[in-house]
Amino acid sequence: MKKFKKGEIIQYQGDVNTKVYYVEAGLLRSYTIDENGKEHIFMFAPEGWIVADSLPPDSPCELFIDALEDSMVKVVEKEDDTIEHNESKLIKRISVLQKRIIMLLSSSATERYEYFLDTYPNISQRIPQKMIASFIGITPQALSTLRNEKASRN
Amino acid sequence: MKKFKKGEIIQYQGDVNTKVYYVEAGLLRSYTIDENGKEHIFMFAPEGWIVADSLPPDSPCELFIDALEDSMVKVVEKEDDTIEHNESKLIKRISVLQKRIIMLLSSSATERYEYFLDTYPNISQRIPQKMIASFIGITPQALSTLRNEKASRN
DNA sequence: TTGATTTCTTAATGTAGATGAATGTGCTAT
DNA sequence: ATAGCACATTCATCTACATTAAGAAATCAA
Repeated sequence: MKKFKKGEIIQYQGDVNTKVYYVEAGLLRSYTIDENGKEHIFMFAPEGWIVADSLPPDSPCELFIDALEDSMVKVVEKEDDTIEHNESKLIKRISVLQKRIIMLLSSSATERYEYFLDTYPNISQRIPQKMIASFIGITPQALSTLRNEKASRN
Repeated sequence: MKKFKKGEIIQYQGDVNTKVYYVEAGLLRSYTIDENGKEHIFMFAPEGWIVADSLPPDSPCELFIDALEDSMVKVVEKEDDTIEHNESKLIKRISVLQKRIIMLLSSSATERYEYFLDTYPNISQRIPQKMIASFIGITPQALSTLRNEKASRN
């Protein structure tokens, strides 16, 4: 069990032999940085979630992982990991990714925002909005106006 | 081993107890249809590829699967399947999906088109362009103009 | 072959969301 | 307290891509 301070980077893009991270308390996220320096958040991992860069062994990883809050994390070597490398877990993970791809292909920013709220019901208060924007693939400004419209529809 | 005629639908959205399909010859695809009746292609599966709607058992599936060419397919029950449900295969699949999500979040239509050509090097001649457009998440018209620009840059 | 469908292209117009800049609102740290 | 900084909001402008429409080309069916 390891402690990570808010802001600490746990894994860098390009690292090899990456681990599997079980979040016991706190909040992690995984993300990439594109050639323009822009961050794109791949997933959030609050308490009870698992993060890992799922990759064939020995390939350099694509994702950064950092702590958005002070966190308690169980760090497990992929080979030693019996849970993550468990078929039904992996299949569930695939089905989540499948759903996200279909969202990105077919849904508007507003729908993707709703989808975010569904997927992570209680973390929208814990992270800056710009990160929500990054997760759903729009700018913070666009998210801001979108939320206004949503609020004024009531 | 089963034969499917071009155009034949192999699996419907909402089906349960879906199978794993090993494509020996021909070409399959998986896709959804959204509430506006628009198709969104999730993946193509030429010879040597595998298609399946990866889902927790007993949940209704999200994807249609059909044959884009006359095809020879090995159809395997998920429980009986030792290859698809093999960790390293599943992890490789996850890494492909991960890459696709990052593409969709961060790349322009042109870049996504290049990515399609990379991922499926030899099938762009075998399918209508509107399907490529659907895979990369743009309209056929946009793809048409994008290809013009690309061609005239040489 | 021929017509009928489907697909592709081109062009005009519309729009969601990006970009950039200005302003406001916290925090955090001295 | 106040300076500094990250974050949020608003607004004006811009742009990538959607939409609509209409004609050309390719494919299919009889």
